[in-house]
Amino acid sequence: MTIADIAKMAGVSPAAVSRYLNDGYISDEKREKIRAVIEKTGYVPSRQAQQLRTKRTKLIGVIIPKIDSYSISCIIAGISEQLNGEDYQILLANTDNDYNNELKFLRTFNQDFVDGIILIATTVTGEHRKIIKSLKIPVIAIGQKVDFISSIYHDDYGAAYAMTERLLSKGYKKLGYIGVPDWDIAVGVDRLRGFRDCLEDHGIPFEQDKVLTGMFNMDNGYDNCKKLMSMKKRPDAIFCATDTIALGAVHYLNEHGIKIPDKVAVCGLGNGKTAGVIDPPLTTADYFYKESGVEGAKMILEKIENPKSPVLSLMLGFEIIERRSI
Amino acid sequence: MTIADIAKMAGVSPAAVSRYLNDGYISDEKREKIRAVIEKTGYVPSRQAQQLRTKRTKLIGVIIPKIDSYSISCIIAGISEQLNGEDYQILLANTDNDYNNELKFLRTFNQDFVDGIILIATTVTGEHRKIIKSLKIPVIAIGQKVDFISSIYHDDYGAAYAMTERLLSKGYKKLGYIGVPDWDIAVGVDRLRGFRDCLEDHGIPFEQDKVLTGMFNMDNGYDNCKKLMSMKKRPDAIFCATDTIALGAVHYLNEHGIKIPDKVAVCGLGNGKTAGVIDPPLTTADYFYKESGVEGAKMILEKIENPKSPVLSLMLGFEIIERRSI
DNA sequence: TTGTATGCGTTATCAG
DNA sequence: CTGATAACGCATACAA
Repeated sequence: MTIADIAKMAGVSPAAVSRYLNDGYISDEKREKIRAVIEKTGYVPSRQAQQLRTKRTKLIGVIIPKIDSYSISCIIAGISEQLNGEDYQILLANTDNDYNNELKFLRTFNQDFVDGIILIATTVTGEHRKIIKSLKIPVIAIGQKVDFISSIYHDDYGAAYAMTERLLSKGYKKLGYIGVPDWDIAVGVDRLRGFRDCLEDHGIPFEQDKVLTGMFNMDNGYDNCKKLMSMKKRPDAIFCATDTIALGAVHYLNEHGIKIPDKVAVCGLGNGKTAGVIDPPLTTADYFYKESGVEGAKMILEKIENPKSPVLSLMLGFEIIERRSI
Repeated sequence: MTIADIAKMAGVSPAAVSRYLNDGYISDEKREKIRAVIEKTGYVPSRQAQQLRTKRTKLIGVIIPKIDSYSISCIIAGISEQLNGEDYQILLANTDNDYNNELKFLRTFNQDFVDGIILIATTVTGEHRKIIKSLKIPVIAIGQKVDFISSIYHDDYGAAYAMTERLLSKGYKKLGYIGVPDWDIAVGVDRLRGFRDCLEDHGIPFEQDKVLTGMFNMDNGYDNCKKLMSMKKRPDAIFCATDTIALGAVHYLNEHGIKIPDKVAVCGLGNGKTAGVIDPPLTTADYFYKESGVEGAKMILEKIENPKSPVLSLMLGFEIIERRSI
């Protein structure tokens, strides 16, 4: 079933059918004839032929490090929600945390494969930069501020600052910190900076020896919480840079009968699914991951419409979710 | 840069270049010339033109009810892992739990859009059946046994049976059950059946009044656990049909100081991410979600290669993960 | 407003 | 083994 068949059946030219499908530069009489035939036959234009002509695929490539992550699946939910309404589809590329896959997909997607790319990367290197610069389609990043392309990121500094302030306002004075190394800008650097700045702004000395770091996992929280608890001057609250780390800390404290928040308060950042279901429910901050997906979709669509639009950096806010752990 | 340009530069015909790219029915001499030119220019064939000719898109449509679900993201991880090695891409369609979207995508994907569809549906209705039957591309289902197309599903009956047996072997005698309604075959019917059959096989009377149902959420677990605990003949173990339900039950028990597993044991099914991090860690069963994705990808690829291949039903096994909640 | 003719970049056919 | 050439299904410039 092609456009020509429809034209024949409706007694018009193929061009008329094409116009009916697109601009609509057509008389009412023919419009109605064509409509009837299309309805009867259930005809649908061939995407490939359209693509070959128009050079548009109506596809957005989404490159992710892994799919089974709470924040990432929320972002994708946002992207798909926005794109569903715009007649675009998601082409998903899972790099499985392999840096080379990321570069590979970036290259693969270039050749008239997708109209634009949303990159959810952990780190953007010089190599990324080189490849992205060479692409003919727009690319945007989510989850990290990038200087040479538009990006959407979260207010890590602000959230950490606000959370620290919340802790102080509840009367906690001796704060411990469990974070990650500073090669991770967003979590390792910005969140710690927010924590420290807030302390200093409130005239509370920042104690470097109460700042412990480890990986992005529960063991980090568990082990470093143990260390913190064995110090002569125990902290009365523990600020964890991520919910996962906080989970580990809570686990340690529960296991050792150290009452939360009576003996020591705990908080995380990120509002993971688990945060609300543990005992006690964890105080954390929501980063609006889904919204960042929605905005990312809008952003790439805008870039496709208008390739010359300027580089944007959109910082999303946060919301402190206070539960019973502080 | 088209195939014609390459042909000109290499001093051969476009057909020769095409053959070089495909069958390879070509002399060594020309092969080398073409190779050199392609390497120099970095030429890559146009996917759209290829698709228009070959009627193949090298795309697999994956229809899911929602993305931010643990089991579903694991399945997708499996699919993408398998497809990455096969030069196929994933076209993701998120129905957001909207039944009509599911039917819409099923239809949309038909027109030379994708080469095959993997459907991760919650329920397959007569309407699904009608549409799927009318499609010209293969469709398989994951997560549910379907009779008219190939499908991959989990051993819900067996897992429930085995878990119940485990409970009995640990000495628990008065088992309560919190599940979901029977419109859900896998969870609502099969798991309950496994539970009941096991009891009967061990000569333990099945008490209908200790079987409570509700939705797929924590509230169900919380509320029904409360009911169970207020019965005159309290159960000494609670079998929850899903981990999420179990989370709610554990929450209630912890909140009311009812010691797990001393006073009452709790178990779930599904091995969600949260299961291992709560206190006490939850005993559950792993369903090998990722593997079902891998197998699903293999299955749809096989169907594409060989459309006449018979309808298959693959049931994946399970593994009981015993933790401290029983 | 309408129709005709052309080309998008490939692959497949077929005669050499 | 090779090279013209005809589709594939559509959108658009142009002439009417």
